[in-house]
Amino acid sequence: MIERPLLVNVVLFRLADETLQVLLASPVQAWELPGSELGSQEGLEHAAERAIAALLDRPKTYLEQLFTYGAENQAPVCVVYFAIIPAEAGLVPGKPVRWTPVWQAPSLAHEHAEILAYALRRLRYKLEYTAVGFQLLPAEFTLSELQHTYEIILDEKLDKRNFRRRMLQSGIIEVTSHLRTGEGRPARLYRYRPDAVAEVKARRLFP
Amino acid sequence: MIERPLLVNVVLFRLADETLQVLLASPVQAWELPGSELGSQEGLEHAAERAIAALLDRPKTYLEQLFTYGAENQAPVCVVYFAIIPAEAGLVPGKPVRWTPVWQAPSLAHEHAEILAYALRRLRYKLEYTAVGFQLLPAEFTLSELQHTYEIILDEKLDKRNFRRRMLQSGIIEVTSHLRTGEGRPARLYRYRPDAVAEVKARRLFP
DNA sequence: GAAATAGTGTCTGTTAGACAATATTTC
DNA sequence: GAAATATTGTCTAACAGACACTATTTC
Repeated sequence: MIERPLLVNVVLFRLADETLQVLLASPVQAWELPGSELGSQEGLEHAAERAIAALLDRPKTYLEQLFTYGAENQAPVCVVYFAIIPAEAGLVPGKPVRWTPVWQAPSLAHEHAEILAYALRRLRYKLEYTAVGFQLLPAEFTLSELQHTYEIILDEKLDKRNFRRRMLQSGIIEVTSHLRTGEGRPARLYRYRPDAVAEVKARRLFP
Repeated sequence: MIERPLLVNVVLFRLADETLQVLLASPVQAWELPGSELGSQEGLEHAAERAIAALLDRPKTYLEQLFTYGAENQAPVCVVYFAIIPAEAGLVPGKPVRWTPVWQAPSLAHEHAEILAYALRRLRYKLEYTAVGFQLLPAEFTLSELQHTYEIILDEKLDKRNFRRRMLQSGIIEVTSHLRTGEGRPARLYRYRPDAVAEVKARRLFP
C-alpha cells in the first residue's frame, strides 16, 4: 500500500492585550504555523495535542479539525486543527515561537497564510453560531468582557442593550452571586452553562 | 520522515426514485463507502475524482471535503469527500456497487456508518444555507420539483406558498420562458443563477 | 366537468436593530 | 460631585409561519 508523509498543523488562538493572537513558529527563517509529524501508530488528534504540549504549559480548551491540505506533488499531506488557548498559558522556553496579533501576521510559508485566513473565518462563524466564545474567557466574566471579546474577534462594534438581551435570552449563561469591582459601578459576574445546548437555530436561507 | 497509508473515501449522493440515495460498495462481503488509495504524488481531490470516475460514467457536479479520520492504531488515515451525482449517471459495469436509499442503508464496515451520518447531516446543512440543492436537479426545473427535492432530503413537508416566496425572494433562481407540460396545468421552468451569490446570511445566535 | 397540478395573498406573532437615560460605585 | 462603568426598556420594520382558494391544463 502506498504511503505518504503526514503532517499535523495547529492554528492556536488566544485573546490577550485586547487582541486576538495566533501562535507562529519560525524554526528556520520564515514564519509558519506550528505542527508535528504524525507518528506511525498515532491518532490525528493526539498529534495535534502533542504539538500543542510541545509549545505551551497549559492544555488547550478547545480543539477542532479544520481541513486537510494535499495538493498534487506536494510531499506531505497536512491535516490542520485549530485550538483555543487560555490567556494564562505560558510558552515552553527555548522554542522559536511568538504570539502575534492576527491582523498583523507576517507573510507565512507554504499555504499557511491561506490556512490562517480560513481558521479565522471558521472561528468567527463558530463565535456567532455556537458557544466557543466562552473558551476565550476565564470561568467567570462580566457581560462587558464578553461583549468586548465578541467585538475584538468580529472586529465590529455591538450594541450593549441588544447584546445583553440576546445573550441572556439564549440561556447559555447564568448569573453568579459574585461581583467584579473596579473603577465605576461593580459588575455582576456570569458563568457559561455547558449544559445549555448551544444549538444553532439559524434562519434558513432556503426554506 | 514517517509515512502512513492514506485512503480517500467518497460519499456519493443522488436523487432518484423519489429518494435520496448513496452509492455503497461491497468489494468483499460487508458494505462500505467506495474509495481509493492516494497515489504517491497525487492530490487529494484528484484521488476523490478518480474514485468516482472508476465507478460512474459521468462526472460529479459537486465535491467537498468532509473530514479526515485517523484514530490511534488505525492503519490508514481516511480523507472523506462527499459528492453529488446527476441522476442520469450510469454505473460502470462489473463493479460491486449499488445505489441505496440512505434511510435503508445496511450496516457498514469500519466507521462508515458514522461517516455516512455525518455526510448526510452536512448535506442537509448545505441544503438549508447554501445552494447545493440545485446540483441534484437538472438545469431547468419546476418549483414543485425543487420543493420536492427539499422535502425528500430534509424529510419534512414544506408549505408551498412560503417555499415559493422565499425561493424567489432569495434571487437565486430565475424564470425561463419554458414550460413543463404533463398532467394538470403546465408549470413554469426555472433555472439556477450561479452568479447570484449564495451567501448565507443567517441569524446570529450570539450577537 | 372531473381530475390533476400550478399558482397566488394576507394576517399575526416574533425578533432584530436602533436608540438614551438612570444606577452604583470610587476618588 | 465628578468620573467611570453597569444596567435597563421601547419602538419599529422585517420576516417566518400558518392558512385556502383560484387558474390552467388533460382526459
